Amino acid sequence: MEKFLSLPREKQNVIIDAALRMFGSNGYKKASVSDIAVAAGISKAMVFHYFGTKKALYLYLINLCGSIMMNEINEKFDNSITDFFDRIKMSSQIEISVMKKHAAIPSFLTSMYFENDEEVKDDIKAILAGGDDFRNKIAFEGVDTSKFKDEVDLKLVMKMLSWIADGYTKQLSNQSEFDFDVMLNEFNECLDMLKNNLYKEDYVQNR
Amino acid sequence: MEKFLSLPREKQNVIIDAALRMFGSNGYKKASVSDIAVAAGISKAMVFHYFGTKKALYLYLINLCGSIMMNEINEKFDNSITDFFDRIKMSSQIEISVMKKHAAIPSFLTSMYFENDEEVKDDIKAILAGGDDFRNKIAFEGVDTSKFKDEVDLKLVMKMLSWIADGYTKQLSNQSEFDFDVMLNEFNECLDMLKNNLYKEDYVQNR
DNA sequence: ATGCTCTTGACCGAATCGGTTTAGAGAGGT
DNA sequence: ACCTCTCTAAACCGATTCGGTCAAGAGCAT
Repeated sequence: MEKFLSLPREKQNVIIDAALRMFGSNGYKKASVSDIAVAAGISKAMVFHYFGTKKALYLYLINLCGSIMMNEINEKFDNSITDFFDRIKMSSQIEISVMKKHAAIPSFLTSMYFENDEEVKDDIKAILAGGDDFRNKIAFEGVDTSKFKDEVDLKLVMKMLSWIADGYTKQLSNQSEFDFDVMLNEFNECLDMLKNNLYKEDYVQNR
Repeated sequence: MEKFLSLPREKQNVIIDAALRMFGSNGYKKASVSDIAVAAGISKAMVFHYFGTKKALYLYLINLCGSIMMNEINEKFDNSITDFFDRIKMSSQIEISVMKKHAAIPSFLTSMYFENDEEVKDDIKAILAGGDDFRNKIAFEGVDTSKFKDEVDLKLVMKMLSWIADGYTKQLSNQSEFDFDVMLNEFNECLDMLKNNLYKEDYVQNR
């Protein structure tokens, strides 16, 4: 494992990206070490040279993603933000900066969440048990809902926004690294539009 | 192949669903015939008994999905609908009725669209070339955009709605058959809310 | 019993799996 | 020049799985 960590960072990232992509889109069992090696542009032997076993590589990726997410959340999460839409903007800011480090992290994590292979599922459960406060922190507790017009259905807005975020994320993961920010801008404009139309007039931004 | 078609419809559907699911989520190469057989609750030998080869099964599914889509579109598509949101509702109506026949069709079709395996990609290209007028028909040509408030950014609304539709579809494909309609209702309410807030006041529905 | 259809588990060679070993290419020290 | 040491890829290992086949039931009608 030190073998891998002493590689130039650039090369590490290429390998990590390839592995995240393969595991994320094919699951643990169906993602073969050869696939990962080819996608990373190295030989299969090197993967074993660096990580020992397929399982060790997988667990390494889990922990890596975990710490990247943790760092990014601790750095950017601000509980004092109570505005509904600003909370969402903050969440997507976090997701973007995670994807800037490794674009395949979100799809890898969702795939991991539903992973069911005997060889790794117990380890996943153990790791997941330690960090399930993510969602609670990021979730919308203590958010100010009073600014909405009285007639809008809040639960519906929540659901709609989760759809938007999902679709937006899905579209993100097919993008090249460079388009992240322009898409984030579009997403934010989209939120502003909703804000202007769903908030009581006292709260809409001047434009 | 006649062997398969002379099966009771019920059993045919179970097998089709299993195959669509496996091919859709794993791609052509990584979806093994054993997987499909297990998912369908039959033995692997039966799959070959019914379809001859793996490739024949795959191509059969493509043509099946194609004709199901075609039927549903021809039956439900109404070009005289010019209202933006009604168009979208119609599209999702079509998608729902397709999914009611085989829930895995949309994910299968997108997977097929990006399929790159040597064994089938040429056939896919040939089939796709014959029916690419789908998207054009369903797309928003001849739709009335004048009802929107002047200040809303139409392209942005389009993009937002495509996000919503994507996320909504993604959520749909994880649902049991029964929840389709309740989710469709939520989606439609969601559209109504947007309509009420983004259209000029002359056009909002009375409530 | 005698057919006949439907279905399966065992089986085939070939490919691929996770993982190991070998050997060459290159850099650096002397 | 020679040696050593690191990094890497290709060839290889036994085991599993692949797509596909086949002989032998299981069930049923005659």
